Amino acid sequence: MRSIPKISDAEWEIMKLIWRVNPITSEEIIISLSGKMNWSAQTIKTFINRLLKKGAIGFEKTGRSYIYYPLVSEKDCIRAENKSFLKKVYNGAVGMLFSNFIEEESLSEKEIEKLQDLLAKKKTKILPVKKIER
Amino acid sequence: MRSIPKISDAEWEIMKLIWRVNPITSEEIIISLSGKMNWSAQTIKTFINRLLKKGAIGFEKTGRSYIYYPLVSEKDCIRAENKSFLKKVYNGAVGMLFSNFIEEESLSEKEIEKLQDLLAKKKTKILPVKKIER
DNA sequence: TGGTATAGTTTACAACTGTAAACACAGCTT
DNA sequence: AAGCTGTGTTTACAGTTGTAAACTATACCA
Repeated sequence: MRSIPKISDAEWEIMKLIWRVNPITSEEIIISLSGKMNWSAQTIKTFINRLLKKGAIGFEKTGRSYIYYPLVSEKDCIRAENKSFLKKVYNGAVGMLFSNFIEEESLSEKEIEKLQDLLAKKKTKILPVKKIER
Repeated sequence: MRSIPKISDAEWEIMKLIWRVNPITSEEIIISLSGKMNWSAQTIKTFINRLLKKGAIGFEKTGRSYIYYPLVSEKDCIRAENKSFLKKVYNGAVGMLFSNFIEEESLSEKEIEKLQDLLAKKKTKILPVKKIER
């Protein structure tokens, strides 16, 4: 249960890729991100190295090059990021966060329905139900 | 329509206060935040100064001290922060953001109902309604 | 087996951040 | 009027970040 290191914006881009596809070589990372992000190969190498130093990813030697894989889970990182964002911008008020995003962002009907579903489910869960032990 | 400057985490704390109560003196800011944030008065002064330099706040002289007020709106800053967070962590997928927060965060029944209401309203707005001109 | 391309490592460097000490200046007090 | 006191201003300093060049070592090709 390694504590999650601080991951910078640029590093997040690398991590998202590694979480999606791993293990992965630096070459693949560079190919995949240099265009999208407009980063030079060297720049990407730096980010990979920093993530290594931070303990966010690990690697295994494979002949000439390494293959990298995540050491921290996406779930945990997202959770941490959510938390600090919520605190920083909304003082922890989830309700405000939601209403803001609902207002600002465009959602398809389908998405809205899915959210309504999620909320309904959530509601039943917090309903003061008489607990049945077994 | 001043473009919003980049506001750091610590600076956000100052801004949130200034948005809530303004105009405000540095003394008030220091009193209000030094305890909560565990910052020395000097540290807070630095943040205030940086916000001035960034053009996020302005001031007016009042004898010995200044009174500060925001130059960028809370709404705009929150919007920008939302946007970059959504992009960085969720690749812009609002749906994912919502389901994550709904799962992770605890919401009161009342809050859930409010959200359901908001979603319902949002839905009617995107419903393909035959426009009635007048 | 020697040379070379290439993957990884080190170094660079300015801007931004958190954290704060040192300094300067203008009113208020005596 | 002179000094003190409390504001604002400058300077400091290490760590992080974005961006990348320079360097090094080694696996593979000829």
